Amino acid sequence: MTALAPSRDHGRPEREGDLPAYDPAVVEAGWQARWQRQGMYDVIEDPTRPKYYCLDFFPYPSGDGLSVGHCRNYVPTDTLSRFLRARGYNVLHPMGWDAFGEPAEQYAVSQGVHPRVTTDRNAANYRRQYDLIGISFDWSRELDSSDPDYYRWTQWIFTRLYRKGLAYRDANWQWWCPGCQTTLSNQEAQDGVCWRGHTGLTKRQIPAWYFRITAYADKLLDGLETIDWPDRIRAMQSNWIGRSTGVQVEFASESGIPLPIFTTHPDTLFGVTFMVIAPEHPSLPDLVTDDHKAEVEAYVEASRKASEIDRLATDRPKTGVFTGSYAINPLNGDRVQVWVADYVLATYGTGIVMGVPAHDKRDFVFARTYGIPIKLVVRPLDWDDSKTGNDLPDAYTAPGIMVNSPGFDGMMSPGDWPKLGPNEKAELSTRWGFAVADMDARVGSATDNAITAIGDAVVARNAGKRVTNYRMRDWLISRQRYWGAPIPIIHCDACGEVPVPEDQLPVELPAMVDFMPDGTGRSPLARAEDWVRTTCPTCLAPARRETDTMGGFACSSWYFLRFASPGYKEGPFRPGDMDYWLPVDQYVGGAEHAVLHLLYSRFWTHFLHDEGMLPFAEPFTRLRNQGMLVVKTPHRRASDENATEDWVPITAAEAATLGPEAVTMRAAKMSKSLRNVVTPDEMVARYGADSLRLYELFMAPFDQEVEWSEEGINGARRFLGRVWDLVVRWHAAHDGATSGEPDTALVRLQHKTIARVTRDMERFRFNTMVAALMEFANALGERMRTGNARTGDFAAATEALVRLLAPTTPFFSEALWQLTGGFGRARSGGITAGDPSAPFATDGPGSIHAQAWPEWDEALARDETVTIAVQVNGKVRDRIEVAAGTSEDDVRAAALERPRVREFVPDPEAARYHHVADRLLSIVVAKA
RNA sequence: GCGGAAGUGGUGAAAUGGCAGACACGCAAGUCUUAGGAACUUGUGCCUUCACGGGCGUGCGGGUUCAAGUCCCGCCUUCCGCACCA
Repeated sequence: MTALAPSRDHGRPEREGDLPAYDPAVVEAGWQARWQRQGMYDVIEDPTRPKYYCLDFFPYPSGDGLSVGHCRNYVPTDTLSRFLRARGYNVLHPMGWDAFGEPAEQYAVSQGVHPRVTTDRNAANYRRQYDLIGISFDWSRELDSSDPDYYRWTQWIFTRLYRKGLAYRDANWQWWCPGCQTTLSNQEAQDGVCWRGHTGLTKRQIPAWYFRITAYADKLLDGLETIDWPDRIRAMQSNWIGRSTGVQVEFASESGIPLPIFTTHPDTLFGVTFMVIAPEHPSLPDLVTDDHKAEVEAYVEASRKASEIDRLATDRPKTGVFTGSYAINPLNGDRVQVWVADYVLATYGTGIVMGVPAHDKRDFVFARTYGIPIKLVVRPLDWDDSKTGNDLPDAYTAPGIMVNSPGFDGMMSPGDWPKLGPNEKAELSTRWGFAVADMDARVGSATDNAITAIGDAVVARNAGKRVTNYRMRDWLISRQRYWGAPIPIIHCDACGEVPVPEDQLPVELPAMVDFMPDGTGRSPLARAEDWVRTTCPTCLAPARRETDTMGGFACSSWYFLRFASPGYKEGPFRPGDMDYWLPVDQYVGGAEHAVLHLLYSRFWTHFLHDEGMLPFAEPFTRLRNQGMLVVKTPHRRASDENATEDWVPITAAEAATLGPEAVTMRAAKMSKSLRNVVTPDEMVARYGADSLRLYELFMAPFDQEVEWSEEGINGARRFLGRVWDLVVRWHAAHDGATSGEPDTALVRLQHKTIARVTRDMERFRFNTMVAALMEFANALGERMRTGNARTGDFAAATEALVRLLAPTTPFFSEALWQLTGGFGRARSGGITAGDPSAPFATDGPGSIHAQAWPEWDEALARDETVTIAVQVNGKVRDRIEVAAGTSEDDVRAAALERPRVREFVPDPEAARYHHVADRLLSIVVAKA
């Protein structure tokens, strides 16, 4: 062993003994093809084994290919899949293409080629990259959402939704993206900007198809409690659904026009001094009196023209005009003005609100602007009764006592009390002289809490009812674009809308040379006249096909089901496959789909569950989001004063023209336009796929944003080089004989490491898993250096290391496994795959990826001696070595024999002791 | 404004209430080299000390505890999502 000098150089063949140096290019060639040809990752149902469904988000195959940022998704899930296979699970780990949709179509247009061609080309490139970095997908289940065999079933599910009244057509105002030339859903219209990054959304009144996702609001909200998802995503979905309970109160105009309002604060009903109706509300024209007609029409027209971005700004001055009508408060008969104002949303609640300026911030501002009276109904406890509501400096929203509300005066209005923290509650109670517990009791009381009491009174007097409202709107699915699944509906003059019968599906997308939108808001499909012309399935009369297509989010709302039954002809999926494979055990992707794909998929799955087609309602049992990978990028100061950011990222080329003082380096997201993308292709060429994988896992906690570092990946490469040399040198020197001496410390570390790696893998702690492997390898390296590598325990530990590394570094581990003949189990082989189509040799060790995961023994992992820290008054003063499990009395005695300890403990009898077995002894002595 | 997450060395980060900084990156010194942007060895939180040692340290301020990065209360800061939702 000592005859072997430390390796000196990588990539040079002149080392002694012709030991192969670690060369990723040699090591990685051919294995992937060999694993795949032998179907090692193709799975079939096997009731004798537990299943595990490990799924990545469905990618749209972009023309840019994968970056190392994408690898932060795929490397951990692949490592987990390989780990679980070794642990005996039947692992479904599939991949496919979210190929329909505007991005694919836009890219095809930019290349001047049909999207079918670019989609296939891009998918092939993605697959090449996945193979390059060693991802173990079951490609026999590959899917493409733009394949008629797939979208046939997307359309089939659409017709099922339609028959249940959950798909409908509506000609209301829709979000319209001039860049994409199509309508968008609310979720895709973010801050008045299209989610694809175009600017300046407008609204257009054209017919569009919707899914009635609001019918599932309660189920989608309640289901969040049952799934293991990040708090952030669950909170976002919960906020998006926005359930809010209150009462609907039936106000009416003097002329009898109903003016229902929704409020969560019925306690302030006696404080109503005006009403406001949204400009788009259908009842508005009936309310406007002749002398206010011109003014109101001008206001409505102006608010329609205001850009959507302006209308979304919350700090905008509140404007409105009087309609000339008056409303009657059903509780007290008060006669109040009805105004029209665009701070009221037509699409939430009833589109009409009551104005309570004394106790609502928005209403306060509005009333002050237009000189509307302010009536106090919740009296602050330090209120000066010589003042009136008009003297309020701001809306009063804190708790108080009801006044000016006949029948309810003296009750408690909780205001924002339930939201206050303990300290704020205590502060209020000190200031106003009540006990926090009393207040909590009054707020919880049905008779003393005015929200409850007045709510009850509204119902009892037949003036309204309790209702629940949701912020979530229905899901607009229509796209006036070519590259999508056609909506399977036929319009017949006699029968109206008729869903295409199941046996006539799919409605195939017609071949079109020119599929660009023409700017009219009509789908390009409308120009395919032969395709549009059809017969009504019901009455056989001439009829026309629906020409809108479905947005891509429809296609991706069920793909995870199809992976379990690829190619199934009798339905979207085979029931038995659902029982075995679904739901998805582990789902991984970026956080940007929180209220898009992740909400839509849940909706479709709940629906299919209600249809009796699925034995589960929640599709994704456990969800994790990988952290973003950012990269140092030059930034210049923002020139636009309206910009929200001070610094904007630029290309290196632009930075060079600006000079160093105008440029600063900051982290930015990788993007093609900034030319700061790091690709797996370059990293594999320079460091190898295994180093890339190892570094992706090690760089930071899985879910945390982190900056790309090329020094970091080089460190991973160095680590693998050291392990390589270790194994290769051990193997070269190993003649089957061992020194026979035990190395119990190494055995202990081996068992500890297996336990740590296993637990970290299960908990998604890939960074600490790698750290554990490094510590283990360092211990082996130490023994190699000190000539202590001849023991049988060393051989076992080295084998364990290579097997523990296998899920993380599949090529590297396979090569070492083959080289050592599976650590002496079989004939030793070379480190390359040889002919990728040849099966593993029958006299060889087989693939390492078919081996079982190493076992550990808690007894062997346990320390024999432990170091006890001895604290005196909280400070560590000494450490003592004792046998594990030593009793407190013995530890105490041992500690008190130490001079360092006695120095601080003059009187052991007077001290107090706290003992934590095998860890620490804390001695407390009274201060002098 | 509402909701969520997070603040630990020069950097990425570890740490079932029990010895803060594991494991790396970087840096420094050294070894080997014709050479080093290679490899290997040693060191590396801050202050203090020739040294042994001592003191201080997990955003800030309180609290609970023998013991707090971790639990409780209140602030501050950053990031993310939603935002006139009545």
